[in-house]
Amino acid sequence: MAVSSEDQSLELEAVEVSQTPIERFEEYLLSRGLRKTEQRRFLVEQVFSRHQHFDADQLIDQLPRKGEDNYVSRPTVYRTLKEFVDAGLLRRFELNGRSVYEHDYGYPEHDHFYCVKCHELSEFQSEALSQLRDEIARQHRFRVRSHRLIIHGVCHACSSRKHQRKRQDLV
Amino acid sequence: MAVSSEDQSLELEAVEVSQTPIERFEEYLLSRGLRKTEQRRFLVEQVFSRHQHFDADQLIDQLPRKGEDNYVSRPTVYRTLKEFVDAGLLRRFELNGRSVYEHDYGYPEHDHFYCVKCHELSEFQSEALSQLRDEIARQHRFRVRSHRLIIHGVCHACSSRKHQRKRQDLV
DNA sequence: ATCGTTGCAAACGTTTTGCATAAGG
DNA sequence: CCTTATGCAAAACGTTTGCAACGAT
Repeated sequence: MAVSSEDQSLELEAVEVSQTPIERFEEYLLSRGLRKTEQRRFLVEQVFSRHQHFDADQLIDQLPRKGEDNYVSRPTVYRTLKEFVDAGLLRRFELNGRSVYEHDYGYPEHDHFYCVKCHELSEFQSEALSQLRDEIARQHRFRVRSHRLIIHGVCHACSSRKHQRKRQDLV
Repeated sequence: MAVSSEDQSLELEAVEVSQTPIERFEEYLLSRGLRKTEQRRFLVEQVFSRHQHFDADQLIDQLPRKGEDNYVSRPTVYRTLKEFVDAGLLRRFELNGRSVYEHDYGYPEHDHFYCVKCHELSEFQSEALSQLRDEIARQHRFRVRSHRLIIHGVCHACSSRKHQRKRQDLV
């Protein structure tokens, strides 16, 4: 099952960054002696053309098909996604047995609601949460690198919708 | 990669429950018109014989092999794990691309540290965290069903160990 | 006798790999 | 020219399914 593709970028403020994702990726390639290829160039561009959560299949669906210009094979997509994560451009997490990616570079720390009705992921930010996490970690002498919090439940849209249907069901 | 099998039960207080997991599972079977089979009986017993996180492979490894008494096939293990989740005995989450299970029934709500060095999962409880979660959800009019928080980083044991090695490396 | 359950084998969906060819530096 | 990157095909991985035989009620 795929996660929703709806754009999520409107709610959160961008973090200040000195480079574009493309520039940062080029620097990463340079620092590792890797090559600037047409496929990598095209994929950064595609991945950062809109801000949304996506999995490998959703990305591939939005790319040119075999035979068309700029075709990138499935293995190369997977290999490149891994590089994006290494380069700090993307962050990966797992949902319903598949890897989901989201923008990391230039994007603030945030967490997610996952609606079990419409399977929509939405984002929220909480400074209090980051502080609490750090405090808990300190108590346990755990050195935090990152965290992943997903709150499962029913989003507002779906709970409204459900109430309507319930009223109708009574007729 | 498998998650660690070290016992995690010592830190958290058990929640009061009126039935054993076995009783609760039998009730679940009855309520759905499902049957009490030898395989199911044996698997509840195995799964609740020690408190730890485990994945399907780790469970299967601790079970009798084909040809031995009480052998349970791999598909049946998977089917039964799903029933345990349905019955509220286990909770499932995903880590490094595989499903990990933990005791749910009679066990308090908690969250996890995941050490990226030793790949050990450890548990912690925070009432403040639950409250904050509920408050955030209320603000977003999101109806919480559950949540999953994993804090990634380096556990105390590993950061001590790492320092030692670093000192030696300087020699 | 009925109908849920099991084990087997095979399929599944996602991701990874080996390898020959292509192409960046 | 050297080495990394790519595409293809196939494998690998964890998990699920169809089905015939089995067994609980």
